[in-house]
Formats: sequence, C-alpha cells, structure tokens
Amino acid sequence: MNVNTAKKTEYVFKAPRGTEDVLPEKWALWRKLEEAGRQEFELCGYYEIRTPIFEDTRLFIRSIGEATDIVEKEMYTFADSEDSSITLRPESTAPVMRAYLEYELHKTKKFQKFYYIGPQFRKERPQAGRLRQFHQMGLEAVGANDPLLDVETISVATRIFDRIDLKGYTVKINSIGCEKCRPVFRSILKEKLCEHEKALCELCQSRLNRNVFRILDCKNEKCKTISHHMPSINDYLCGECQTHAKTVREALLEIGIPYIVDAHLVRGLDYYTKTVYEITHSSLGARDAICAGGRYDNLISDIGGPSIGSVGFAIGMEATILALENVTAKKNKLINQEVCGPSPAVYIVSIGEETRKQCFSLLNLLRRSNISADFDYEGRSPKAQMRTANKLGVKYVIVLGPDELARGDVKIKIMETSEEISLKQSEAITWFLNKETPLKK
RNA sequence: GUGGGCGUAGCUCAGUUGGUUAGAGCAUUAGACUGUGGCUCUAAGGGUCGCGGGUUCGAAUCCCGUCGCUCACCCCA
Repeated sequence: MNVNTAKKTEYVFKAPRGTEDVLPEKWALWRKLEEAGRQEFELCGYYEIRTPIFEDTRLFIRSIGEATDIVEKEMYTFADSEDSSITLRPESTAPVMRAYLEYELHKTKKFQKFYYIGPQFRKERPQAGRLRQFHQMGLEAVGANDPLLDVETISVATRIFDRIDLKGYTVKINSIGCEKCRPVFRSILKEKLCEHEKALCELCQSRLNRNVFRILDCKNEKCKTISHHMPSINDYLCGECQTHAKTVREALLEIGIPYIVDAHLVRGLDYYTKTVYEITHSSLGARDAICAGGRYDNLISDIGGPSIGSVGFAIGMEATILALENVTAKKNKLINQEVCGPSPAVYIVSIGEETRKQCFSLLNLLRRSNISADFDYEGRSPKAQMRTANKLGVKYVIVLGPDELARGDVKIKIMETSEEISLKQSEAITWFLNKETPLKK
C-alpha cells in the first residue's frame, strides 16, 4: 500500500508553534553536542543534576524578578490545584539552587558543581534559534567567590565548542558590579541619560525607568551616540569588584582564551553580579548568543538560603546546532554516520516465506551475541532487501533461502567486495565474533 | 504584542502580460536482471497550487480575508 494515498487534509495535527521535532537524521548533531557537553562537564568535576520540568511559580517570580518580561508574559503557568500554581521552567538556575537548598547540600559541602541538560519553556514569538520549547546545557558552580571559578566556567564552555569543532565564536565579558557599586552607577547613568531624554528613541525613554542598563545595548544610532558618551560601569566598580574583574581578565589571558571586554554587555536579570559573559557566533542572525552566563552572588539568599556566591552559564543548544550547521558544509547524513556509525552491521535477506522463521531466529542469535542486525518485515523481494541493505550501509548480508535451508548453511556476502562465502548455520555467529572489526554497537 | 517576506509533489524548486489536462530534478516503488546491492536505462505512483471568498468567459498567477511558516523588533539563559 502506498503511504501517499492518504490525503493531506487528514494530517490535522502539527507540532505546536515554537516546538521542533528532532528527526532521526538530525539527531546525530544533538547527540554530538550533548556528548561533548557531558564529557567536558565531567572532566571538570561537574555532576549531573535533574530537576523537574515544572516548579512552584513563586520560585521563578522570586529569582528572576517580578517586573521582568519573562515573569510578566512569557511563562507557561497553570494551576495544578486550588491554591497552587506551577510553571514550566523558563531557565534552570533557580531550580538547581532550589534543590541545593532543599536538600541542604551546603551543609555537607558548601562548594558543589552541577551540570544539567534539558528543555526550557518560554512563550515567545519564535524566530531564528529561538523556540518556545528550547534546550539548554549548563552548569552551576555553587558556593565559592573565587574569580578563577568564573574563568573555569568560561573555559568549560569554550572547550565544549572546541570539542564539536565549532569555529568562529567570540567570548565577550564585562563586569556589572555588585550590590554596592551597581546602584551607584545606575543612578548616575540614569541622571546623565535623563539630560538627553528627548533625543533617545521612544523605547529607550521607557527604559529609563524600567531598565536603564539596556539603553547601553540599544541599536538605534542616536541612542548609540549618546550612550557612547556615557560613563562606563568599569569606572564605578568598587575596589573588590575591580580586583575581581582584573583577576578574571588576567586569568583568561594566562590560559589562552581570547576575549573582548564589552562595556555594553548587560544582563537583564537582577541576580547577576560582577562577571557577566556571553559567547556569540557570527554566523547567526540577530540572536547570536550561543552561551550566556555570569556570577550571581545574591540569588541564593534571594530565595531564602545563606549568602553564598555562585557562577554558571547556559548553552543554547538550538543556537549552537544552527551555528554548527552554518559552518559545516557536510550534509546532515554524513555527520549522522560519523556520530552514530552505520546501523546495523548485518542485514538478513530471506527468500521465500518458509525461511523467514529461521531468519528471525538467526537475527535473535546475532543480537544476543551483541552483533547489530536487522531484517525485512515487509515481505519484499530479495532484490529489494539487498537494496535496503545497501542503503543502510551494512558490511555483511546473510542470505538464507530454501537452498541454504536444505543444506543447513547460510551464505554471507561481504558488501564491499561482493565476495560470498558459505558457512554452517552453527558457525555463522562465531565467524562474525572473530572478525577483526568489532560489530558491536 | 508589533512589522516585513514567503506558502506549487515527501524534499528543492520552475511555471511567460491571467489561457487547454500544473512541470523538472532528487527521493520512493517496480521492471530490464523472476535468488543478490551500488552504475545505467525504462516505467509507475504521488498535487483541492495552504484555506475561504472576490474579479474574470477563464485564476497557481490579480484583489481581500484567514491560517501557517519565516525573519526582524520587543525581551532574553
């Protein structure tokens, strides 16, 4: 039966807006990135943590900030009982911190390193590299104030990108001060910008009261000129923040990670302090960040824990994969083979209905011996089965028809050379197991 | 939430100032080779031209609406 006979109008369901299916042919890229991440995280002493996909809504309101866009209009929030509201996580830092506090991990060991990989949810209008269900891979180093730790996290991120061979990324860093110096800078900046209020774009005028720092990031030419003449946060950092920033920059230089200091790099969330950074990729569009992170010394106390400094980042997996595709000329299929290898190693071709049972039995013997194998479930002609075997890229085909059955043997065809050999059925498994190239998955 | 662009076969796309029965390549299936893959040749299947309305003798083509996708703005790990 031809699958195409179904009328298109019968397919009424589509993946919800802003979500994406990762089809098998593209899965290899995800797997490559995920495995590179796990290897690097674990190499550096980070342990995986898995938190729920949804949390008490109040956790995000408290950590992200009530007046932010995320909380105001982008969260997937719903009631799960009369008096409790839950929210699909829009980010994972707060959940990780919640777990850290809930199990009082800081009491057994103050300093701990975690990593996570998983989906996040935000109800935004989708665009390049931005989805409503998106995936992040990130780490949180909790409970230490050492500036070298900030550098460690940056180095982990860059090595993950190096592992997947992603060329062309840029590390941008800045310091946004702490709860001592940041408010001072904020009021000075606001005061100076108010002098130019009328020259600012409409949006920036409203930013004056909501989020002054973002004006520094505006793309409007007029605003750019104005903000160019504004003081830099770096001139207002307190002694401690200055030393911290200096150490971070020197250490980056020392371990050979190129970076640029971007005084206009600001983070929207209130919990960031001191070091903030972003890794961008030039091949992406307007939304060019593939990793963002920084230090957050106030978050834990904000959600009811002790005053402990931490630093973390999140890698946007969709954006990273987009960037990787942009710089990789190869087709997805090739990458697929590279990562997952041809599957399976052996294909069994049955001839005639009466041999299928024996073939199926042989298939299971192979699999029990850890040899990857498959066979035809569509009852197709030997020729068609061979074609399938070829497309799969198997190294060996086992042919079992009435002739072989009568003699009690099987024919093995080595695809690369077209050479065929006959073996007793009982010897076939041993023959495969003795091959130089392991056939195990 | 705001704005731009685009919707033709499974995929990538042609389709003339509006004119008979809407095409190609790739992919799929099959034959040439009825027990054997790749290469080649041949053939077949696959379309409500996103959907609805309008203009017209006549619409894939023009107009309006709508839905979807996409890019950008806003915002942002």
